[in-house]
Amino acid sequence: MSNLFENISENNMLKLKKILRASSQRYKKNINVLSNVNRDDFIALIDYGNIELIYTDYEGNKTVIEELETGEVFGTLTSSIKNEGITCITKEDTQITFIEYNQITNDEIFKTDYYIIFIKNLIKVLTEQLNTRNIRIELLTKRTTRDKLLAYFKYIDRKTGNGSKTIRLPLTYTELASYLSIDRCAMTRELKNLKDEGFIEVIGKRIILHY
Amino acid sequence: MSNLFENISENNMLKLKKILRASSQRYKKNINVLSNVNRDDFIALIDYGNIELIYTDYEGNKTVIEELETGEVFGTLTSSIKNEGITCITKEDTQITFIEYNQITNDEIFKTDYYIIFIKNLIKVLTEQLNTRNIRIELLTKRTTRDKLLAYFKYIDRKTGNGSKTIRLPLTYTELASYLSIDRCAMTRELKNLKDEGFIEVIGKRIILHY
DNA sequence: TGTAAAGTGTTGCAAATGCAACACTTGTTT
DNA sequence: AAACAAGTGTTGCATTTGCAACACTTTACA
Repeated sequence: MSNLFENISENNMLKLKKILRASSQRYKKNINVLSNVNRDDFIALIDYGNIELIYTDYEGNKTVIEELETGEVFGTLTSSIKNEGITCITKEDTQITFIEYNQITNDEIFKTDYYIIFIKNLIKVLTEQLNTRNIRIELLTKRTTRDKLLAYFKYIDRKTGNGSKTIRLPLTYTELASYLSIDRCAMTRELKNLKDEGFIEVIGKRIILHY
Repeated sequence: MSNLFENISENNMLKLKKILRASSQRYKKNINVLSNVNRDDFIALIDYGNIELIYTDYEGNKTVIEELETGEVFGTLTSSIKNEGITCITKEDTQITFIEYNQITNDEIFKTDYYIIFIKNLIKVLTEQLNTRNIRIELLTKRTTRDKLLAYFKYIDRKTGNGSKTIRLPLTYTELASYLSIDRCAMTRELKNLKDEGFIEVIGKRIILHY
């Protein structure tokens, strides 16, 4: 995943943050990050740490929309954060830099020579976010639990791309079930079927693909 | 939906297209637009007409990923067009302007005074695309056909926002089933249940919401 | 205008899935 | 180290859902 300040020197980054009126905040674990953030359009960059975007529906059911790590970006541009029911919880001690969206095209910024790089980075970040969404949609539109799992494993294999046909799950099984929007128990059952039928081998979070 | 050239005069738009080396193509109905397009990163703007992005899996099942109309944008930045199995079919006579992604930050462009507007438009287009994806994900993660339908209707009501509680479906029922990734027959059945239980009234593509 | 294609409504049936309840393991916190 | 929280594996059962097959209506088009 690319970084909003990729290819910009530490020094220029600091200047840029100043021009953008960026503000950094530190949070302890399990804090609702957005509780006291104003809801104008903003971009938030995770300096270090780890957060979860969670959707809670009117019945109290929770769905993990996204998990984000150091260097990743979220905000009103990339998530439906403005919607009711969306909360953003730190999973460990985390520092986040907030940038107001309006500032991205403020006058002063066009005078800097690293602005072009910044804009390119921003576009890249946005398009990467789009890709992650497209992939999830492709998975969610699969008709069966089996197809979702097989397609997900293939996707992880492609992404890590060592061609070894052995993947390591980046999520817990509970999180995976949530990501694919299936019942965890039904998922475990189907994983067992896939094992029994020889499609996969499972060793903890390592999975060997035979298809 | 916003336009890539919003707030840019006709005249400046033509100049900009030249700088961006944009090329426009016309297509008859039912043409595979991407069959002879090179697959470098590009942005495609629908000048007029109507297209469908369709995913065909290895078993031949087709899913409509997206339907796009005049003024809307697609491309390698916003869709997984590079993936195998993605085709892009015109649904009527359509004209599309292609812009190579590399050109978006070419040197000449920064000298123009409408560049800032263009970049802002581009970012806006990308974030709008992100929102449509987020919404679809929110719908697809609903557990039941009923929840998907109710949430979808509510979303359409919010979007058209006349507060009248009467919506008009922008899709055929067949397309809606595909969009929500549910069996069309099962959907019809559930719609009937919703009618019988008084949640909705259905008159063709008009639906009155009672919830 | 007539014919084909696409969209719609219905239903029985089999299969997949969610739910609930439980035991057990692993990780975290004090 | 004890206590608690979170993650995992399993199973029976009721329900939902997809599938298949069909008739009928609407739309597209040659």
